[in-house]
Amino acid sequence: MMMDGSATAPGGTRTRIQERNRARILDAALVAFARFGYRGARVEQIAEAAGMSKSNLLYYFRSKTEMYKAVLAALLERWLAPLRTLDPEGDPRAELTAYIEQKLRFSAEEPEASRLFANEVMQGAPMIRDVLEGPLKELVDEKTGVLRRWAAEGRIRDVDPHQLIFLIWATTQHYADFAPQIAALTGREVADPAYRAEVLKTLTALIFDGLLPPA
Amino acid sequence: MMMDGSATAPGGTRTRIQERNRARILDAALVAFARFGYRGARVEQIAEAAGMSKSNLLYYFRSKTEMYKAVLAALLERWLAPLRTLDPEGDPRAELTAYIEQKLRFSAEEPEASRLFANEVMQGAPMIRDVLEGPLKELVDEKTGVLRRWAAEGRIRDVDPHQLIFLIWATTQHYADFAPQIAALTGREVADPAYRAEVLKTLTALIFDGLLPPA
DNA sequence: GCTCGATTTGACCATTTGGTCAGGTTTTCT
DNA sequence: AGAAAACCTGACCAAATGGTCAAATCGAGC
Repeated sequence: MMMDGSATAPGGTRTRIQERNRARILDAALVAFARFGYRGARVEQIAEAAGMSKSNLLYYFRSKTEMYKAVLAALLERWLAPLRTLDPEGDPRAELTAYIEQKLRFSAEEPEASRLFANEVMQGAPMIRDVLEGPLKELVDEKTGVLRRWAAEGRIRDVDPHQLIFLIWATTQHYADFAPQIAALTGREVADPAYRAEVLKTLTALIFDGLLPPA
Repeated sequence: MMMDGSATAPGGTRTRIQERNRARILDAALVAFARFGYRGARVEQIAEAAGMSKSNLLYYFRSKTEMYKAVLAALLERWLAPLRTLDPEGDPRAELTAYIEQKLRFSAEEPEASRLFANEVMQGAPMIRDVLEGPLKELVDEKTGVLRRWAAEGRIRDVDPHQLIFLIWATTQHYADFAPQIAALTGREVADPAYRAEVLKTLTALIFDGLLPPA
């Protein structure tokens, strides 16, 4: 099979070996980038974690940057998928609860992905700014529209929909990004499904019913 | 005056020049560490930002690690100071609003400090684990006690106090850590006091009154 | 079992990085 | 003024890092 010298087949075709090794690399790279950031991650270390030599890794990805971009691209879709499922026709409370639950599960099951995303944005989102300003903004604009409609129909209170979304993002992400702090303070782990269920319950209670006692 | 060879006087005494240069270094280091993490930050770059040679910087801080620890130590107190002000005798709504406002202001005025703290915790809090498990835990235990008492007295609903605190931390910190994303999606800046006021209002409305319309 | 491209390796390289050191300059104290 | 200590610099170093390359090895189709 003709290859262009790199393992990134432009034709789209990909060997079984390539499939396997690229996946291994992306997994290892995600962990490393999430932990140390782009600059702090070491190529050799990623190679070792992926079970291959540095040279071989660089056969699959021409450079550290290319690898980083690939990791981010693979991550982005998973990160914003949950928001897509927010159904304008559904019940606000049920829809938002389902959304929060998805985000919480993502934080628990892919904490590295969550952290890497945070890391990238914290650095000014140099690699994904166009995604934030393009596809993400469009999606968010659409969903804030839904929230506004719900408010207009009197089904939820009239709060700034952006901020409601940010609150959900912030809190759910917090359980991935600040896991060590949460563990130190509560002794609980987000990885524990029981804890996650408690969090979901408390979170939805707070968001929907508020903190003040019923009048 | 006797010095021990390093600029870190163990006796505690410190020259005017030392005062000034250490401050410059810590400022520059905070920005660098916040942006690139410990590993990613470059000593030479910090020195340049602080307006001195790398050699001179290393005259004030023996190593990158020592510098990092100093930055963290200076940061920690400011980070958790607001929680101390939560007054058990006060009105829950007023107290929590004041607390949220302080955290929000911190995010806006010292976004680098906020990001560095996030970065450190995301990496497993290798340098400040003892602080999290010691002083921070004690403080949080005390304040969760206050929240529990308020709940017992029927002044607020009975929600897990830890999670209430996490929600406040997460949302307020979000405005510093994810500033680029917020700017991309809303066009607003947390640095803008007007926006901050809006955020505070929406946030407290959500937390206290909830999202559901009054029955 | 041969062939040719895909895969893998190890030696190698230029650059960067954290850190040292000997010596020079400035400040401070008497 | 002058000595001692504080402050600063530039040259230098060893280790680490991202990346290259020629050559060896593997594997699927004939």
